[in-house]
Amino acid sequence: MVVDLLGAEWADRVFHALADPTRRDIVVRTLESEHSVSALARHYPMSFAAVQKHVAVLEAAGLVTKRRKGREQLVRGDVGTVRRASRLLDALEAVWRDRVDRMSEILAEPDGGTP
Amino acid sequence: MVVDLLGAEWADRVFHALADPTRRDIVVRTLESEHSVSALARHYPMSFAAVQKHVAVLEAAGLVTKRRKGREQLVRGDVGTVRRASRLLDALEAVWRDRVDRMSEILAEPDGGTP
DNA sequence: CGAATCTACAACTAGATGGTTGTAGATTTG
DNA sequence: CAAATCTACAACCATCTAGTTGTAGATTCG
Repeated sequence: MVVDLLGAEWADRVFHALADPTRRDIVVRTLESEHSVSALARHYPMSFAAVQKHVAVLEAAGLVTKRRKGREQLVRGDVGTVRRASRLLDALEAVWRDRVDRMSEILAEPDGGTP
Repeated sequence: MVVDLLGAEWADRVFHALADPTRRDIVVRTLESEHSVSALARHYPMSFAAVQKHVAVLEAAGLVTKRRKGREQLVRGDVGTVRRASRLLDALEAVWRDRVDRMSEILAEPDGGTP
């Protein structure tokens, strides 16, 4: 197969995590700088528990990590996972480009490879 | 704000569409070449109707398009949407890099901007 | 025409998702 | 120590999701 990343549960988790505007916003904020969960929660029109769940989804996808500092949990975005997701999409693009290349090959063949 | 793409419903639909292995596989196949819905359906251990729904999700996200040919509907992957999604992730990466740049700026300041 | 194929869509079910409230443990602060 | 803050987690509920089966409309083929 072309890329095994495509069948990976990892991709399921990452894309699902990114398919929500609140979670994307959390990723942006935490890529900029660390925030405690409750600091994040203040920005959204929902309960603390709801934001906590969003953070958990992002954490399970590897898009953020947490580290304890006193009584708060600091959330930080993980750019490596974002890059890996981006590369997966690049692989899709490559599939498309290969098709074109193969098309060109076929079209360039003298009198067809299928006698 | 950095990118309005982040709040867009479009991103919800695209990432949600990509968060399923069957749908990612359909994208790969249809980026390679056109396939009828029933031709696609033959590759997966589920009903025709289920695959049809997956195609509908991908179509709503703009990841594939359909064109009629006789009694069949040919599905083709749309690399433009894949690219747009990839760019959105690049924007996230840029947010992270900007933070670093800003950090460097701060660290590079002669004796700190905060007297 | 009649049979087969391809597609669309409705109705249904089990399970996941996104939100809520409430309770309890840890840690800081007065 | 006591109060306040931050987090974790359980239980609950409404809605969405991914699958199913079944029915019906187009289109091609014999």
